[in-house]
Amino acid sequence: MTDKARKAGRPKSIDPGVVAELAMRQYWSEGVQAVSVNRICEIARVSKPSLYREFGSEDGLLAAAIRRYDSTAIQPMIELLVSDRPVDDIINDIVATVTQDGTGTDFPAGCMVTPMFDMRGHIGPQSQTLVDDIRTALDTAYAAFVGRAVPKHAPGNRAPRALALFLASAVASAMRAMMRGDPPSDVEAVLRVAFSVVATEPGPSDRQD
Amino acid sequence: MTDKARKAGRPKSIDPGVVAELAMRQYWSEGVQAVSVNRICEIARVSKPSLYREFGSEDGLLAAAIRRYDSTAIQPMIELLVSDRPVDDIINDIVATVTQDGTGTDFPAGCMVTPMFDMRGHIGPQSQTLVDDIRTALDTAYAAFVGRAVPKHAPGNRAPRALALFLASAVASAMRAMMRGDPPSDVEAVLRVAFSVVATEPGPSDRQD
DNA sequence: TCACTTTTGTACCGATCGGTATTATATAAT
DNA sequence: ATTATATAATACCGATCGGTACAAAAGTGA
Repeated sequence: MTDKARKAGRPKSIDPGVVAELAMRQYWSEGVQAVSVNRICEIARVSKPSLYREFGSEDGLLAAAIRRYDSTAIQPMIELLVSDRPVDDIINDIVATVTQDGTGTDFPAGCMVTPMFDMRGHIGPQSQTLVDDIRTALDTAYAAFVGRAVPKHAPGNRAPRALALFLASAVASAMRAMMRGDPPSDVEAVLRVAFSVVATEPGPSDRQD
Repeated sequence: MTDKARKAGRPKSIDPGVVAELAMRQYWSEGVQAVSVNRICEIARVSKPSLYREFGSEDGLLAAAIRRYDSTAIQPMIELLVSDRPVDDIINDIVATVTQDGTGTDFPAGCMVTPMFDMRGHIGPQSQTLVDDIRTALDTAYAAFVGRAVPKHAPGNRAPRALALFLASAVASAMRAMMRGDPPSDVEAVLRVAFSVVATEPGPSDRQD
């Protein structure tokens, strides 16, 4: 269980999974640019050489954190998008997920990878590849969602691909808004407007000024 | 003209306007986080103490660049939004402006301040205040635009404030997309979808997959 | 010519960055 | 016990950051 076929040498005290988890949370809450390797070492109570032996480089550490974030947050979102549940239910779930402000939940507000969409050239190659893959996967999932949501109400509408990119962009924007501390009610209202492009119902959040 | 009531002391060779202009272009094209004071000194051929005497700090330099960007790009955009021209003309102008990819124009692609919306705490106080003011001014301008564009076609529509925030967010997203090198055709398609929420006409950019 | 004033550029400061050489330590194998 | 092996932590590397002390330079006014 705790010992897996140990051969020789001093047993390692570092737990790569724990370090990756702590790094993910730090990158997530503080922003990738604001988090240094030194800081991760402090938080994880791990010496720098130990961390570098496990992850190879800052890029390797960030890549591990991204992989963890992918299974933590991205894949559930994709499964939600491609599920066969009612479209309006999916929309409500997305809105609810995005507008979580972090207090009272296990995770920080917003999205860890969305800001990295705009960091081309400022992150390492492993991380860049993962971010690109995530973005492609999300666009594909939104395309599937749009394919199922749109045709039922509006023939002669916009191109499905444009709608998918639009929704992906709108949700990414909402994630950023949450991270910067915009009022969740504003973020929800904006998201509702965005999804009104595909929603069949006006939704319960209509209100006047 | 070139000498304005010089009193005594060695004449200055630094031109604050030129330095602010070069700084603005560098911040604009490379991103604020990627530009150091040292780099600005190289580009402007100015020694660091000279730059610090003029601008006081990195925050002062960035604030000067933001002020320059405001009169260069933000104010024209606001005047476009609050103008009394036909709504669809305004939309077309916005789309055309945003999707400029920089090649063949005097200015870099995208927006200098949009990324700073998400940098709360990572920029100095003077710059932060300016960014906040710009964001507020843009939201107000979008609100004016929405107030003029929406009522004419859809009673019982979304709250005007939500629509204004939505449009501001959509244009900011498009700016970021241009800066990261997304295909301008995609960016335009997404923007057209966004403006379809307020546009009275389907617009000329409908297409199928 | 000689102060006086202001700007200039060099050369430096301490802090922090990502990354590593080195040595001590803790285990397994002999 | 001794040797081999792998991980530990300290202490350091060069580079870069924002910011500045300081003295030479270039003007004005007497």
